[in-house]
Amino acid sequence: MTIDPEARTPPYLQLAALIRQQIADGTIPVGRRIPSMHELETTHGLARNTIAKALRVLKDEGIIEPETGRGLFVVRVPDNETPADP
Amino acid sequence: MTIDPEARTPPYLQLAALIRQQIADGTIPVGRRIPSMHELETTHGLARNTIAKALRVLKDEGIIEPETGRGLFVVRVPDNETPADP
DNA sequence: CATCATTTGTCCGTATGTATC
DNA sequence: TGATACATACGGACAAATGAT
Repeated sequence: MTIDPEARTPPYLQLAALIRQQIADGTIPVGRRIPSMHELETTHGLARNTIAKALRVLKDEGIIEPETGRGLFVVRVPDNETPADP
Repeated sequence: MTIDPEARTPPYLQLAALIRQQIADGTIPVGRRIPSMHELETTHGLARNTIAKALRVLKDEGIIEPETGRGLFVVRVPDNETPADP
């Protein structure tokens, strides 16, 4: 899955959803580190602040926990990974 | 003092006047940092560009000076803090 | 102990697109 | 039409913590 800058949902929310689902389906297990902001920048072609904004969403959801100088770690599996469009 | 979106003077000028006076009355002394744009955003409920516009005014007046990656610093006390509506 | 690379977080400045008055 | 404001995004730079050397 890739980020589409033209989509209605902004890239930072697309990225948040993407990571959220990778955690939900076990691609990134609890306790492990997710890719660094720099890695996310280059692999998705987004600016630093955009990455930070996406991670802020996941952090506010209590899914990831940042540790300065170490990385971002998964602390919980999301409750509703895909709200499913009704 | 708060920003009133309904007032005749636009919010960006209200904010500029507010900060200008805080510097004038010593609330924010010369040499110190003023609240970051992000802080101003959240505390006043204004958008990024509106904050930037207000700070642009103060910068043009030579009251504040930006330092990249660090913040905005007070460099001078305004001459006429309250121009008094005629 | 010092130095450096890595990592997260934050900072300002600016640009684009949209909406309102 | 123009001024204003919002949401989003990008870019370059600074700061502090961490870990390896």
